[in-house]
Amino acid sequence: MTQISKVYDPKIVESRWYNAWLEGKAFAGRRTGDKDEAYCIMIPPPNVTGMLHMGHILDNTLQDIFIRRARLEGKGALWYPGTDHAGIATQTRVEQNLRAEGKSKYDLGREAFVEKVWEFRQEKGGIILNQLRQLGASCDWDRTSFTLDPEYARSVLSAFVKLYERGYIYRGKRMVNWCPASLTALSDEEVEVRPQKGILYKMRYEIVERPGQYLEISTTRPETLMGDTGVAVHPEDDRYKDLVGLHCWRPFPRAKIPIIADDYIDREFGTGVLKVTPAHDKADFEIGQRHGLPAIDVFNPDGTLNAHAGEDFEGMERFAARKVAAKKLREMNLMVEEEPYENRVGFSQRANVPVEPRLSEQWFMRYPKVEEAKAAVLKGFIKFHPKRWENVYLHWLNNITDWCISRQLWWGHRIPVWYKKGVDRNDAANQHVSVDGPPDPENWEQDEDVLDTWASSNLWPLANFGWPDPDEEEQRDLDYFYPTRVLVTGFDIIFFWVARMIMAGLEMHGVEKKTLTDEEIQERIPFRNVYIHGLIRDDKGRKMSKTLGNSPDPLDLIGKFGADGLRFGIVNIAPTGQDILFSEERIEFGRNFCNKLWNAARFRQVSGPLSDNSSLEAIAGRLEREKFDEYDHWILSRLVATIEQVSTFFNRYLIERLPGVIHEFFWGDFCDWYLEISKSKIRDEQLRENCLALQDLVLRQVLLLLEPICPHISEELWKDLGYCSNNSFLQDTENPCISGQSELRKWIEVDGFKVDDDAAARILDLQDFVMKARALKAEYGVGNSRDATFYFTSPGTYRDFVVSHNTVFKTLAGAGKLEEVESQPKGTPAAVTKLGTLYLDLSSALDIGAEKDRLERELVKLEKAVAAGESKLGNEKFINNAPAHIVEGARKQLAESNEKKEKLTRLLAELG
RNA sequence: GGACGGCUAGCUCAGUUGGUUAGAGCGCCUGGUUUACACCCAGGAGGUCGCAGGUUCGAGUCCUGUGCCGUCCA
Repeated sequence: MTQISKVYDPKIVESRWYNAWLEGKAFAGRRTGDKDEAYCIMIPPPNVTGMLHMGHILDNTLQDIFIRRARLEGKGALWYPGTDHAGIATQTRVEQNLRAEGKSKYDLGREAFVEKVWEFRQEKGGIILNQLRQLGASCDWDRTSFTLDPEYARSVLSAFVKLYERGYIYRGKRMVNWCPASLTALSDEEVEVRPQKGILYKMRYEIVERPGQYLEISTTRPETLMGDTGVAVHPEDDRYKDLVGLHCWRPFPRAKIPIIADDYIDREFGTGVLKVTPAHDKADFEIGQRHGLPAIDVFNPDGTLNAHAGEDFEGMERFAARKVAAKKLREMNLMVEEEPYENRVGFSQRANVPVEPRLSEQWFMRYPKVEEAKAAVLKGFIKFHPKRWENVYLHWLNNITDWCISRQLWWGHRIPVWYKKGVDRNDAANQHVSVDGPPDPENWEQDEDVLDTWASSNLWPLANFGWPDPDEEEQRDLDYFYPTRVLVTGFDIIFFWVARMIMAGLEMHGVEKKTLTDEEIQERIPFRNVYIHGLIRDDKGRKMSKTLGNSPDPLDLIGKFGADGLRFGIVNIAPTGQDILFSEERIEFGRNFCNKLWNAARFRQVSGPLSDNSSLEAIAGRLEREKFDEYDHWILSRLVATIEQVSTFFNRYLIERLPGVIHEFFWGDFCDWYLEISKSKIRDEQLRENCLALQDLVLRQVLLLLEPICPHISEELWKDLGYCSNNSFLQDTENPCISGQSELRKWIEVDGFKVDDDAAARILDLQDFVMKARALKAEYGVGNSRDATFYFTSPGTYRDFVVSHNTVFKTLAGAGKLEEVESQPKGTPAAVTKLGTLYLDLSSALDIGAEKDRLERELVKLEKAVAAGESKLGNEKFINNAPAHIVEGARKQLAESNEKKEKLTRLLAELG
């Protein structure tokens, strides 16, 4: 066995074990047992050319915890990795690179450009997956998938064709969100509405039929007035009733436009008159449709104005045009008022520019199986953790509108629709829709657009298992692993991805059906649980961003704290509630814990030679149960309770609670108390072996509980402390005994032996006794002495207990002597405890004033407790209504407090 | 405007079906090269649980109202 070093150095340990796991195929997905044992997680595929950020760290640490725990439990575990082609993001980056060379994608042409993106992907792609390896992610890398892999792409196109044939996909000219920077349509979900400071302009249009009379109109967007084809008022607005049916003059380009009445108009807003620009506003478009107004598009795709806007504006950028339009109105004396105004403007999430509502020809999808998707959650077939996110999901489903799925990009899945050359594309008779294209391609041209990336990633759980044409092996995987067990992701993509995946699964998995039974829903859903975690922000609650520079490089953090330290730390600060405030200091918790674990193992190593640790049976066989004392019972009782808690937290998806509960037991109970006590036991021939066997048992179980969170250090110590047999990995342990406390009890509680769970109460008394002694020492400046002399009086029932724990007391309190006395020795400060009164021997004289102060402070606390107890017990209703054990507890508490109070009072009296 | 979440120690958060004197980590103060660990040990200070009512023998916990902060949706 190797000598364990003084400070844990994760660097060597982590890379060594990760490579060993890869070599040993430890992460290979496995089908074991029946379908109930299947535990599959599909990774939310990161952008293929993305870099690891803190969000990935959290998301993937959580997945790794789930999957490693599943392996320990012997489940058929598979964590399926892969990446997403990320249409806009990737294309934009390649275009930027080209621009740096003074070129555009049009210079290259479509084919060469796509080639270029593939090159970029070859070069940058997969970096993020390598970074995940440094985190310790136990994905089955041999299966790594990419949404543009040929097989995956076929799945995507097949889904399109099926949905088209089933009538869910159609082509139409509609208002869409247009991104003038990326030059593509976006879905509603990709638009982020932000408050924006602007100006509310009040301008006036002259009424054609009544020269000299004007209609005042409010607008925030004068640059679109060239596209106005009407002016609308509310039909019941008395101010304007008589004008409906007349016309007014659009100032430039000068034209007569009708004044119409429409219910949509908000009479309270501005002047109650709306300029109607059907080509540039969703609501205006609908009004235009109702009243037969033409739509004049005055913008170019890139957000500059076109010829329809008139010579003065042609080629001008939209926000410059706004200023010029306003200026023109002023010059024409048509501007009435300009006031600051905050309105809400849609921004393109990706390109960070305001989107332009724009009329264009696009492909849309009516969502399939919406009712079933709701039912899947309402009936509990899919559970969100925490549950409250179900509201967000259901609310979105209750309000969905059709999805614009075409994107004017070149990087992605090209829409599998061909149009007969030279004829009307919109006539379905001239369209060919198939995965492989028409048999006579020379007569057809393929649709230029590609699909929204989410329209391909929504098939992730199906396509990765070869849907719709799985080979034999894929079919077995599909049958076994689908539906997957849990999806781990952030709340920000509940509708982008989670909801769409559910609907895709319901529609696509299995034969075509109009409606589904509950049984069918349960078979078709892509996952059974959705674990939602928060977003990582900086310590001030700001979003992490490159521009703010508040986003640490995860690899630096791994270097600083170790992958295990980072994992333990980040999970610990990730409340399932909302956002996570990140700071490096909070990760130190994890690093420190790993170091503590390391040193506890080191202590075990120097305490005595390792005996047979190779199996649970061997360790249990080494226990000398007849020698068990309070601490042995207590630490085992605490151990099984901790196992139970960990198990409960896993079952309830409360992952963030795991580090805390393991920390509390391991550091607070085992290291601070049990190991300290061991220091006296291991010097005793009679007690050493049993004590070491218990240490071995506890360490073994702690490593098993911890492994999902901190796999590397666990594996290292597993080996160093001799728990592994036949060179197997920790994950392959027989009898891990982690699923609940009863499992482990079976090994300990043999031949009539029982762990005494009541020992805990006695240990708490003893701990209080020790801590009072330490406090006395600290108070009197001898806190660091290891051989202080204490006296005690304990006339009651606890006397023998104290006497029998003399050695332990000395070890824990740092005392050389603990002697029983009849009464308080002169000049000794005292502390009252349940077990008895302690006196600290001071060779010098006692500072009476200080001692009085201290005792009085203590007395005040006790008086409060006594008063509370008395009033409670004096209340007849309490006695009658409260459960017996509560009343009994209160009685005991009061008696104890009274006794201590009396003793303190006496001590104070003696001080004079 | 609608929905959800939060408000507990200086900071970040726990706090089970209401039940004994409200906890942890970090930070702060005091003292420590105690043969596992200074990434450590011991001790200490620090809280009218956002506010106001109510239910109850008993409320951080349940109910009603309300304030502030945040997020999503319109």
